[in-house]
This record gives sequence, structure tokens and C-alpha cells, in this order.
Amino acid sequence: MKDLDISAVSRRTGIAASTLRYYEERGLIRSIGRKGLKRLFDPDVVDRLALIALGRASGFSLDEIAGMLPADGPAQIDRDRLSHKADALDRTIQQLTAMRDGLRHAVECRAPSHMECPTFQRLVRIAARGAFPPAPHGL
Amino acid sequence: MKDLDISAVSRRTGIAASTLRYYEERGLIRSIGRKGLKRLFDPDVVDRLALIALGRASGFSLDEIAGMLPADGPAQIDRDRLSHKADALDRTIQQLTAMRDGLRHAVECRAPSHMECPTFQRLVRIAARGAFPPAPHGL
DNA sequence: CTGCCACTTCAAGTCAACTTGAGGTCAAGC
DNA sequence: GCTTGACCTCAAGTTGACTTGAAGTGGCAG
Repeated sequence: MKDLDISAVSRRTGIAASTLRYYEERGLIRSIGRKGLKRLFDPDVVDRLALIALGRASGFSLDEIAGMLPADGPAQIDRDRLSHKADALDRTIQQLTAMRDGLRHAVECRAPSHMECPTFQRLVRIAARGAFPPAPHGL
Repeated sequence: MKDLDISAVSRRTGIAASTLRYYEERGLIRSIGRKGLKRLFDPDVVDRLALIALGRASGFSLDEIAGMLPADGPAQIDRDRLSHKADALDRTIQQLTAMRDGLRHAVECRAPSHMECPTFQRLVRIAARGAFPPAPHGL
């Protein structure tokens, strides 16, 4: 396969060119050369970017990802770190599940005010425990 | 119960005084008066803050929370919005669960490189699908 | 050969949710 | 009466992950 220019990588991954440049600057990916000014990427970079996406989606920061992805070649990912992150993810999932159930209950519940419903109170307590500092989590 | 000053609220909720001032400025809570310069809060503010924590933990922005918590009195929360957020939360949970399972598998798996393992590849595909734009999620 | 336009660099801007710092006020204890 | 220290205001700084803008370059279609 031929080397890819930045827009080809962008098209294949859906990642903006500016982001790819930023990732290169941060040491997450590297370009394999230039044609004039233009970066050329090895097609493997697409896999690497998928891995990076995986890391981001699992809650790693770019720095952490840079730390665990070796400079080159297929990823030799630190299993300990992975394991810890899986545990952390598990706790997040527990929290969010409680939250979701609570929200669903709040939708159903016909107590005059949510605060008077025991289930809702339980939910609020869960939130209050886990939630300082708070936890954004998009998707 | 007597009114609370800002440090009393801070102690009861674990929320920094600066954050409480910020929340007031943003219209999320209000102080019920002053003693000299010092804000006084109705003890109810503690419940309200728990509710705010719940909202944050469920992924609402402060603006959204301000929008759904009426200015005063017990929360009359929009059930539609709650329902949508529960759905969104559900999708997040699906993603994170897949992610967690994948991470755990990566820990176990003895394929020479993660990228050669079909399970890991599946995981990467899941991440790549859901992960643009990415999804930070602490806890 | 020429012009276009995708690419380049570098600095600065954005966003959310706070935190920090400087400088000021005031109730209470000594 | 004076100091102390918790509180106040307002502006600016922080963090992470990018995006945007201005100004420049160079490969390639015509």
C-alpha cells in the first residue's frame, strides 16, 4: 500500500487533519516522511489511531496513551495498567448504572416531588458519594 | 435549623466555597441573605447541591442543570429530559462495558501483539465507532 | 510556465468548570 | 480599640484537547 497524505488519513479515520498534526506534535503518531512540505504517513498509522481512539474512549489521557504506546511497531501495552483501567472502568459503569436506573425511576415515579421518593433519595446519595469531584462522561 | 454560612455548607457537602460562589453566580443556588458581607444559605441548599451533584454525575452540564432545576422549591424535573439522559447513559454504559471487557481480554490474551487478536480487533472497532469525538469520563 | 489550492507553520483562541490571587471588609476575641 | 481571620469581589489563570487564523510553500493540472 502507498503512503498516505494527511487528508487520506483524515478521510480513513474521521479525525481532523489539525488533530493529526496535533497528535504528531504530542508524539502519538509520526509521519514517515515528506513530499515537499506535505507529511506522508505509513498506512499502519490508521491502526495506531484506532488504538488511540480506544485509549481515549477508555478514559486515558493523551499523555498516558503516549506513555503506553511504544514509539514504533505493534503496541506492547502494559497489562498492569490495562488491568487498573479496567477496574476503574468497572467502577464507572457501576455508578452510571445506578444513575441510569435512578433516572428511569424518576421518570416513572409519581411521588409529589422527587425528593420525597425513597428511591430517588437513594440515587441522590449515590451521586453525592461518588460525585465530588464530579464526573463528566460524554459519548 | 439555622441558616448556614458558606463554610458550613462547604463542610456539609464537601464542595469548595469558591465553587459555591461560582454556583450562585451561575444561578444554580441562591443565598437567602447576608450577615454583613457573608452569605447565608437556607439548609435546603444542601439537598439542592446533592441534586446538582446527581445531575453532574449523570452527565448534565451546569447550564442544563440550571435549566431544569426551578428557581425555588423542590425540583420539578422534566421527565422527558430525564428519559433521554437515561438513554444516553445507557449507550455510554454499553460502550464502556465493551471497553472494559476488551481491556480485560487484552490483559489475558497471549497473542504476540494485541492487534493480531480478533477479540482485541473487535474492541478497537467498537472504540473507533463510538469514539469520534472522544469521551472522557472520570470517577 | 503559471495559478490554484491543499498543504504547511506558529501563535492564539475556545470550552467548561473551576481555582487562585490581589486587595478589601467586618464581626469577634483579647 | 485593635488585630485576626474568615469572608467578600473581581479579574485572571488553569487544564486538556483541540480548532482557528494568518501568512507562507510547493506539486501538479492546464
